[in-house]
Amino acid sequence: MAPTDNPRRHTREDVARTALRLLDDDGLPDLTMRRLAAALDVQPSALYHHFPNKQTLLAELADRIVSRGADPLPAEWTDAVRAEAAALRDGLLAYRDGAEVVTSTFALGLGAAAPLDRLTRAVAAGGFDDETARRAATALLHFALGHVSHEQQRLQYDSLGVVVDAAATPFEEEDRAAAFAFGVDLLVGGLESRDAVGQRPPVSRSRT
Amino acid sequence: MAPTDNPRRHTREDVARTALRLLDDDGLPDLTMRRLAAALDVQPSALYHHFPNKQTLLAELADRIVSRGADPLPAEWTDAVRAEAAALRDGLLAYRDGAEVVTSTFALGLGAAAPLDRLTRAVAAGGFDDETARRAATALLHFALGHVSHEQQRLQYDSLGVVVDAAATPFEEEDRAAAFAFGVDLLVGGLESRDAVGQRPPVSRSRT
DNA sequence: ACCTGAACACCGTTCAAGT
DNA sequence: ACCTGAACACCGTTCAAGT
Repeated sequence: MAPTDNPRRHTREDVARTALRLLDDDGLPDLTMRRLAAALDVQPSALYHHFPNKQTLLAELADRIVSRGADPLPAEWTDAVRAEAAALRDGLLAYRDGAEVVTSTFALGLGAAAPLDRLTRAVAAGGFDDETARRAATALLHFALGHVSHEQQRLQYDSLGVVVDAAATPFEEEDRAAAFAFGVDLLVGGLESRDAVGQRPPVSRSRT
Repeated sequence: MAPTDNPRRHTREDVARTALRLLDDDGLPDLTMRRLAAALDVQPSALYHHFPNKQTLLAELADRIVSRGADPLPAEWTDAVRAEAAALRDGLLAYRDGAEVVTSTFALGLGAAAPLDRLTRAVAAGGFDDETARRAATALLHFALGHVSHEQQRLQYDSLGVVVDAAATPFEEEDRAAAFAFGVDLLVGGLESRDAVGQRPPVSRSRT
């Protein structure tokens, strides 16, 4: 009979948590406002008391999906970038259709702000100017979202038994992880050679 | 009174062409089977005589969107890769929500096969083995799809007057093109340094 | 503050039947 | 071969009203 025991009357947190569970169990196409309401034992219109619309709900899910960065962060900046990229991939893969959820809210400045910040910091530790670091981080983020979206779509088709032109892409987790790492290595390698070509890394430590 | 003059009775080609026009005029969310049918002055069910479902129709659109490669193709392989990447971006940008349409069918092995082939050939001309060329091309494709998806989503939000956390991304075409080229340059640079580290380019000319 | 009940304006897809 | 007409099983969102 504690006040928290009340079975009806949900909070925004409940709604987000249940939505995340539904997403992971059934996938994004089946995450409808009506099904979510049913899972909470509530009328669909009740959801609009917690979120103004579905897009805002998805943005909240995106924030949660990418909330975790690399920990611990390697000392060497190239390893740090690789670790942040891998952590981003892990986060996206941790929920079904995670990459698509994040992509769908990325352009609003929501959802992907946290990983963009982390990647930018990791690159900046290599001594690049802010502009270069931000652009490289954006490239890494675009690659990661493109790659994992592809992975998850493929996983979905495979699970549905849809016949796919299999020659194009690897299907074992090991191969997929290697293909992802290959792309990240190219981007990091490009940064390193850029460094070698022109830029002299200043010791960037201007903040507390 | 020529036989081609018949105003009803459509062909698969008509349907695809009208769908592409609707896509470009109104965007992917408004490209519904019912609106497409109305644009063709036909019942929705008539569309299923030409395409088994909406997904197959979108795959056909994706193929058309990315059908054009770079022409002429520069002699130097790094320039060829950059040209193919830029041509891919141009193709995706040529239709509203083009990147999303291509992404949505990519995992089926449809839609993105042509640009993947072209990018693979351009990279292979640098003397890399087939596996490396295919992986690099895949990374370029993932980056391009991620980047242009982001661009087009942002364009859509801007046109709808949605307030966006603007600090994150550039909004002028010049800046967007430069950000895209920066990412491509990183990937190409990574390939070049990889070449320098280990690989000796064999003259690959084993086919007619 | 949180929810119900009812409605509005839509979707993709199927299927028997027509020509 | 190509299409109609009608239906099925859904969507997101709004809004007056209840507690």
